[in-house]
Amino acid sequence: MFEAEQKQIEERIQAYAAAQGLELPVIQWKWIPFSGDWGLSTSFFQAAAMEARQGKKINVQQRAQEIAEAVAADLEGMQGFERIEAVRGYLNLYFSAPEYARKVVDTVLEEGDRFGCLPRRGERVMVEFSQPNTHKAFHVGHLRSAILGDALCRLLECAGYDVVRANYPGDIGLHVIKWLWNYQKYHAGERPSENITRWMGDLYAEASRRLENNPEAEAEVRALYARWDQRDPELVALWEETRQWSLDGFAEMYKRLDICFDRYYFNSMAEQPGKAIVQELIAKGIASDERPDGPVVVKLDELLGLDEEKYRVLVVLRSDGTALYATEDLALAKIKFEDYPDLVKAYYVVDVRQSLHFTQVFKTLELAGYPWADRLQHVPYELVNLPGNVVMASREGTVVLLEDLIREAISRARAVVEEKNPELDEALKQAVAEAVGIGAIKYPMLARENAKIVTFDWETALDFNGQASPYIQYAHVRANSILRKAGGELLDSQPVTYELTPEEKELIDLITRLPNEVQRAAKELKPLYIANIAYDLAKSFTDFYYACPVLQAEEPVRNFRLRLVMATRQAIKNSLALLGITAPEAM
RNA sequence: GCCCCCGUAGCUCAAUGGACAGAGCGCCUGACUUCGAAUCAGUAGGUUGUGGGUUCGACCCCCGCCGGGGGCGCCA
Repeated sequence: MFEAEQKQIEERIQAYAAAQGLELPVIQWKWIPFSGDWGLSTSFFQAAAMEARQGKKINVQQRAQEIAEAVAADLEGMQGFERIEAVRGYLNLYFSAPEYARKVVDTVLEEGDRFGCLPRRGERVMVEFSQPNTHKAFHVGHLRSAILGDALCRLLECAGYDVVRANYPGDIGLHVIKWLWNYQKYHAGERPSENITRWMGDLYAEASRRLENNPEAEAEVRALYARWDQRDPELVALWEETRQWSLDGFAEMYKRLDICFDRYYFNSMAEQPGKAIVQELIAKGIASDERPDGPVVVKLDELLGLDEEKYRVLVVLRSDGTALYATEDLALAKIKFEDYPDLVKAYYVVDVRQSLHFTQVFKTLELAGYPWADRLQHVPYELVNLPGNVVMASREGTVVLLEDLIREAISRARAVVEEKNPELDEALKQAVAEAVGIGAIKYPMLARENAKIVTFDWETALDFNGQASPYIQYAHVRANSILRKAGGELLDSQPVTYELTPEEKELIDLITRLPNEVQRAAKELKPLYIANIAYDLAKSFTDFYYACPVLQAEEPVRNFRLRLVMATRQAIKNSLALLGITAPEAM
């Protein structure tokens, strides 16, 4: 947020160093720890180490401190800083707080909902996420891709990209055929009740059970698969109708979760184009056709002339000529770039177990000469497991259904609202319960390294205390509450003419960090950074809240604090929005 | 056999190669006539799995080892 100031100081320091015959590396700015004050910091260890490497007999620590002291002396009296010090090799510049504090608050209030975001870059990216299987249950294990992918979309959008949100439902495959078999035979004519997804999932589980108990029924399923391959019109019609039921069920859940998509790619769409690409690969000599004794494979290590196994072998078509996931993924990438030739990146938010698969698919496309192959990127994340490291699997019955979790979270949040704020009107209570319940589900999935396993248990998932979304939302509500009592109108910006408290400085410091965190998080594809700053902002505001009276304060303190509260409310709201969490007005 | 990820307080997790490794939960004690107690204050808790290396400086980078998880020719 202070790039211009930083640059100015950098030039000044470099000019001083040049005059002294000192060689300095690029100056890197950090924040000052422990001080309770607010400013910029850099160190001279690298400069000192460079001298040492050139053969000078010096103690790096001492020399760094010498340089810091000399630079501090040169910078003495610099405009905009109330104090400059050299400590243990570090140069600390403390902002002239009144001046910068006003600037920060003004900037936030001016930028509003866009505060923290960067200008449009004119570059388009696609994020594919949430690939649910139709004709199956949607459980908590499927939630992470949806929540993570959605947060990444929001983050990338804020970082200036045009984002295409793509879903890729698994709408065909053996699981679908099994479902259709069971439906035709035992449930013909039935229609789903209000809990569509649960009903679809139950029928799938039933199909699996029946097939386990009657192995001879497998022949019927195989026959049905053959009819599908022939595109039997009656079967296709049934497939289309039942698939829509699943999609309707998913749409309800996405709506509840406030997750949307611009584009749906279906597994089934990629089946035929995938087979065409395989033909092309065979023609180009990239794929080896081992049929009928084996499948069609791409021997990546061999093609690349590698001695050690790295990419291994990718199977791109079954020996019976039917498509695999890899077949479809080859085609899907091509379709994406036909639809959006200008994509600078196509992200795949898919769990980490498929890392090798994507490495292979992307490498194969590269070998096939597709120029956009290097723009494909897998964004891996770890699974959501149950306690005891139990994987959620529909077949094992070890699942927590998403709709159960959503219902329970909202109903618990609702109970707390009833208790804490009974006078709210009905519609508002429900809105608050949804914001809090959904936030409580999303936050723990985002406030964690993508590469770390999330263990789901009901107690933690529904715990509204501590470092959790409701705490952050509550800070927003209290800020809002002060502003409501003050009348709600935007006060004029005035010079800050009083000594700011440590709590005010800390809060302002955190607000200024948000734009940086957005940039880092977007670059590294880690919403975790936003989850952290959102919590830090809430915590810091709470400290401020208890230490600094606002409404009862005398002018001019009252004016600035009201504007600071307004800026904080905005910063918290924006950081939650990046996570896909709503900041309620009351709760 | 080859490859990837994880290991930090009792538990769940943070921490741009930088100054003193921080939160939450749980335990105990205290605070509502207060801008809202979904809150706050206080106490306790660490050889960052382990052995080396690189660096002025390592939880972070490199190598080995231990422990846990995952992936590796016709599942998705």
